[in-house]
Amino acid sequence: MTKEKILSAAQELFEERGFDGTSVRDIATHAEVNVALINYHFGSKDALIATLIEEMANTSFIKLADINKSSDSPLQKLFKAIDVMVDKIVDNKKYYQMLHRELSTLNRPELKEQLVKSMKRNRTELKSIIEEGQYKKIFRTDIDMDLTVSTLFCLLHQVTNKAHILKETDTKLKNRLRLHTQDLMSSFLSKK
Amino acid sequence: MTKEKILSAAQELFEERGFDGTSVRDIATHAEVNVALINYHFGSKDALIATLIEEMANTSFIKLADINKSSDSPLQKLFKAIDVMVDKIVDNKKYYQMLHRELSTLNRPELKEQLVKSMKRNRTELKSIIEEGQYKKIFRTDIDMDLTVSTLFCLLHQVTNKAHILKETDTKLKNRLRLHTQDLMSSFLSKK
Amino acid sequence: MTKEKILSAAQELFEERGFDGTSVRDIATHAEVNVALINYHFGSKDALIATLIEEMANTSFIKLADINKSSDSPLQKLFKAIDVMVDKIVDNKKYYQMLHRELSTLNRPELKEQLVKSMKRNRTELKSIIEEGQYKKIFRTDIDMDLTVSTLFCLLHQVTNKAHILKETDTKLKNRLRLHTQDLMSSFLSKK
Amino acid sequence: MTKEKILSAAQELFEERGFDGTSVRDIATHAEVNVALINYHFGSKDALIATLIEEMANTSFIKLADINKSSDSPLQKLFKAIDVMVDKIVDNKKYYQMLHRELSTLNRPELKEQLVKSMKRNRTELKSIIEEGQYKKIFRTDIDMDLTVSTLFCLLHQVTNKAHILKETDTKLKNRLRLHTQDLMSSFLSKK
DNA sequence: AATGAATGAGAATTCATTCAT
DNA sequence: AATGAATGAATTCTCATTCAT
Repeated sequence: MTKEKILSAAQELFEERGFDGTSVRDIATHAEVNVALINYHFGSKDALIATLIEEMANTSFIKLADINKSSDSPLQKLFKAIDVMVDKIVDNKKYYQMLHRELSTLNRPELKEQLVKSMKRNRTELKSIIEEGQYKKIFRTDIDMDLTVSTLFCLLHQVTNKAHILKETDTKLKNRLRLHTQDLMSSFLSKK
Repeated sequence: MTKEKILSAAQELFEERGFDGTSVRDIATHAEVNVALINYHFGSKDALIATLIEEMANTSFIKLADINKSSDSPLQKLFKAIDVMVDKIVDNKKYYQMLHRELSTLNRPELKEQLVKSMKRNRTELKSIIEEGQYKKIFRTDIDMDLTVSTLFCLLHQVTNKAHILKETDTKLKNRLRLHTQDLMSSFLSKK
Repeated sequence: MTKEKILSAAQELFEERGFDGTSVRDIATHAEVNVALINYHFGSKDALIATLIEEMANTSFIKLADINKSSDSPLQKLFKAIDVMVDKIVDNKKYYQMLHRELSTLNRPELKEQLVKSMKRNRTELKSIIEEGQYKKIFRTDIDMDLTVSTLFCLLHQVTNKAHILKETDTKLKNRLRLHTQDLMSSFLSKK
Repeated sequence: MTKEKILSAAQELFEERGFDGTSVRDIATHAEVNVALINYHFGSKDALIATLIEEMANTSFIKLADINKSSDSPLQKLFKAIDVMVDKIVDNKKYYQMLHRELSTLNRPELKEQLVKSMKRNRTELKSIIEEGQYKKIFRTDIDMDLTVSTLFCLLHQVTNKAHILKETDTKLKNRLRLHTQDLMSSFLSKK
């Protein structure tokens, strides 16, 4: 109960002000809880952050593996993957925003590893979808695979940083993002 | 003399540890200068940062206006713009990395404005290149202009964050990035 | 049952880290017991310490009264007293070490009183042995009685602090200490 | 100036309450100085303690080497050494008291080393005086050298712990201690 | 222009203790 | 008898800034 109160207060503040910008005192005040309780429950600020990341990673994890296993065509798979990712990212805008903020920070390297690892799985899935398309002669093979995958991700994640884009409703935003991304990727990958 | 020593020490440390991760004392020590001098010369830490950003923005400013004025075809202009941007960004990796790090930070909002404003000019130039292509019936018109321009920028800037990519030599990196970006943009914008 | 578990855990830790160096939590963890139980059973940390001291004082109490009552010569009594004290002290090295550590500490004055009182009895016994020797014209009378008794005690207690001495086996240690002390005291007290 | 104020306030409090019993705040208050200044000047509480110990060790260091080099007889040397030590210890009662207190503490092991090392030199000097006496057939050789030297030291240092003894005037105390110690040692070491 | 000293606010953490159950 | 949660005071230390010279 209290742990959850602390966690949600922490999340809110972290999203708003970042890890370093949020003091344990702030969290305690926000959660209407004694400062010492945070260390009692989580051991340290860093441990609290780790717990939070862990928990959020679980609830907002993007499942691309299932899509990859289906019998759809590579392009269909690619589109579905984009669908799923757009949904997740827009629905958890603030989380992803925070995630990026902290990734670009130089502090807490062990946390970064944790995050990078969880993102690597999705890179692998996407790569294998594209490779399947290349193998089936549907997609071009003369591309820079690494940059292509990166492009897709940074394309989707860009929304978390653009203030003006974020003002739209989620539904509109999802639509725009989905259409643009699918359009861009299929234009690029399809053989002419 | 001293101001410059402070500025260059500050830049080095900021690039390495971020604004918040660098204390005024760190800078003073690094510049072999008294702590109080920093506030004496710049007024405050924030003011020092602003000065630094201002200065660096000038040296690493990307000039797209000239390209736009030339008599090249829109596609040629787009390619040249990408050329120029790739060069600038790879040559000033660390600056752009820092810039992104601090942009995603929620602190120092007045600084963000300053940065966003300086980037907006380039957005406008790029947009007008694309619009010229659309007007001349060379580029598709059924695109999401905003997201397209954003895509281009985030695509180029992504290199500043990818550790594995940064290990390559600058020349190779520039080549890969240039080719991929030009390929991607022309595939997307060209009419089929 | 639980009280005993707590007490023995406390003793172990106190001997190892001192009263102030041991937190109630440490004790609880060590005794595999809830933190609150310690205060529940003993009232406070200080009360726990007092209980512990009381208990240990009983088991490691040096009985000199019996020796004094015997019909031995004063020198024999003195030697026997030294025998007994050496045994007790070496057998309870850690306790006496702790005792000294805490005696030299300025905290917990009421505890000090308790300790000093329990040691005073032995001082009195020893003093009366020496006085008997003086009365019987066996021991010198031109001595500083107070310092003499103190010397004897600090001499015996010194072993608890000397790391290099403590490395020997208890049997050897006892022998050395006994011989040296008896030699020293008889040299000093005997008339020439 | 301020550094000295801090140091003397620290010394006073440390002597009174021990290292752990004295907080940086206490020192600051006592020295009528800002808390941060202590860390500014000394880096940390531990560093302050080290500085203090260093400084006091220098001013209250007992010089036995000179005595040893003189042409006096071993017994004269021994007596002079006792003279010097009694003076130093009684004049710096509180310092030596603190020193012992902290030595018996288990904390700050690196500090203990520093202290033990500085005391070892005196042990060596004393030992060599006694050995000279043995070599010149003046002193007994059938003694436990280690315990003998220890005895001498603990004998002198005992005054720092005995409350009732400490109430006398320094002059009287010195006299008693000197006489007793010289008497005891010469009784013990002299051949019969 | 430059310095060393000083400031006060705020950081995370630890502690003995108490509360409600 | 026993527990886990909660408390509030205290701990050391770091920070950007300012003062007097």
